[in-house]
Amino acid sequence: MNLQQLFYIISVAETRSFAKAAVKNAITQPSLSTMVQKLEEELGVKIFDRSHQPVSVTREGEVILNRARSILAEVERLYEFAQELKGEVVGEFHLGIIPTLAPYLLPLFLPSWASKFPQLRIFVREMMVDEIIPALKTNGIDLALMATPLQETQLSEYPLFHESLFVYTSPKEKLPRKKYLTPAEIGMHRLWLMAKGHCLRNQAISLCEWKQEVGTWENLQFEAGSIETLINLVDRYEGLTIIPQLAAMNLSTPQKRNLREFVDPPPAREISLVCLQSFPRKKMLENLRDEIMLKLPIRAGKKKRLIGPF
Amino acid sequence: MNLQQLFYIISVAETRSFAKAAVKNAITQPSLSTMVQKLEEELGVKIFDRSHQPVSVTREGEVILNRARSILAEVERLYEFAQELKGEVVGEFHLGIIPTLAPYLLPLFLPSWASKFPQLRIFVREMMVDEIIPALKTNGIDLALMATPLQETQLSEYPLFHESLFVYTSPKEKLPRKKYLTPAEIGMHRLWLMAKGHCLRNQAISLCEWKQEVGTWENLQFEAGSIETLINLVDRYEGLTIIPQLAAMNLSTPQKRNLREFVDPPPAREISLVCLQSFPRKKMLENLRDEIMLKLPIRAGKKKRLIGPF
DNA sequence: TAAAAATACTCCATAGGTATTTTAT
DNA sequence: ATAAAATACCTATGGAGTATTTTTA
Repeated sequence: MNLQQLFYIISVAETRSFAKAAVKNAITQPSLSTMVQKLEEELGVKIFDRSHQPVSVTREGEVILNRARSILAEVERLYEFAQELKGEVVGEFHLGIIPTLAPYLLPLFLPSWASKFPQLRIFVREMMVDEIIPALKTNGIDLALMATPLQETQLSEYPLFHESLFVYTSPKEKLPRKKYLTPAEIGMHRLWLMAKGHCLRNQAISLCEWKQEVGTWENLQFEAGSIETLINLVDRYEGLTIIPQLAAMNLSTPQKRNLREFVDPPPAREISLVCLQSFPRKKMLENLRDEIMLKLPIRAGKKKRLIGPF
Repeated sequence: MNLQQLFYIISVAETRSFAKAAVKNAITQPSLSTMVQKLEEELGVKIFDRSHQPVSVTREGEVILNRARSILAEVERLYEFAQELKGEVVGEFHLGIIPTLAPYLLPLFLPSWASKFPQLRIFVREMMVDEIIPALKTNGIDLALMATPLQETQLSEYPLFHESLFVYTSPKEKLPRKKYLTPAEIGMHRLWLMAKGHCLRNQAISLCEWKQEVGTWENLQFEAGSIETLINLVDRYEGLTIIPQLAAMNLSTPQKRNLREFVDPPPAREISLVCLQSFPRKKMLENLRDEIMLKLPIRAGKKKRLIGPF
């Protein structure tokens, strides 16, 4: 078996024609036919049914083709990594990011970072924690931006910053007039939450955990898909919500008046770059980390009380 | 690039010697040296440091070698699948099974099934749900025996049987004398549970869900790692526990007197074979399913109330 | 100086080409 | 009748061998 043979069978399966596949691979039809036959003979499996036009893939052939595609994808990655090791960044790069971070963090670093690697096709996807972890493990994505620590032995975390959490409240809401609030002081008010699966939801719940004991769960209602939604809900229907620092910094000036801080040390979540321990594009990772740190408007400041990630 | 080159660099990395690697691959040292050089030249990456004895792998080489190993593993799988398609079952087969099923189900089918495929190296591992799902997705295991349905789009489920749940109680425990019990009737007694992560734990909790409302959570104590432990706890310290049908059938005759049934329709959990949708060894799967069905002492009988899987 | 890897060259196996026949619509 | 795949045969690239030199310890 050799790699060409695998390319050939995939082309034949795609074009359903030996002649067209031959053109695609820049060889002649008889050469391609014999190569495919040799592979079928070696494996003892008929990959194609030639008894009808156009040729079709047999049931067994489908299995072989799946393996072949997987092998060639790995080969492609090997070439990409080799180029990357030489400093030429090429191929594809898949980044996962949690939805409560994406709209505020991505615009800061993504354009300038992407322009550094014009040869690299960058894919960014908003994903929730439960999607990110399996995607990392199956190489569905290369890297993730999310709340940590995860306690996943297969994954490596590269902490970037600690993002404080703030209360965003409707002006109609009657909160104590002092600057700093305790979690207890917000517990009696309607709390708007992100939908299930968003780590910010659990971080907010954890922050007000005492409520479970008091049994006032019934005032946790509605589930938002984005922080924008949370803010709009508060603006329109009163109540309050918990938003992270980057979202808070993104508010309009009038909206910023609705922000209230927690007591010292402020609660915060740790945001990290996460990848498989065996992730080979380490230079890329360092480059991305540097880029984010450079553009980030949050400096490592005073001590914070870390919660989460959930 | 070709597959031989990948074999060669792996041998060199293993033996830390071009000469020894050449012997291992049944070619001459100069041939192997030139092949490795050609690969390094094509990739533009120095894989080995020859300036010291013995030769060592460079930092970049490690990345390439990891990809190479992964590619060759895939190639190995392609050959195995090809042989399997011809009916010759070879290679490795990894089966995951939940711990509350393993001790009762495995002895029924495993020896007879394994003896059918003397060429196949079979690995069985007890795993909890949270380990099984990522392992299936990353091809860490081929197949899993577990409670279903999972609502995982990437996975296919092949239901085998519905396993009823029973109450196992200490004779000292004062339960109503009638044959069939309702969940409510067991709620006032001490309930022994499996440790967190075992789906049987959640199935038992779900079965007695009303308890959460009444707030008698405090009588859920201790966490067992196996059903054997649960039974021993009940035998020695009173209280009761929920055990599945196969475990119940495995009890000694005096212990069977401690079994109590739930009211009709009896609660049950669905047990299935689970694999990736793209799993190619479908014949193997069917063979295993047939083997289990043949040896299983549970027949598809009257209607049951399915719970779980969690 | 002895062991190991690199270089120079030679050979032949096989991937691929050309001409033609066979098969399917 | 015609398009497509298979067969037969030929060519030439490159994988592997032999002899020798260079390098490392």
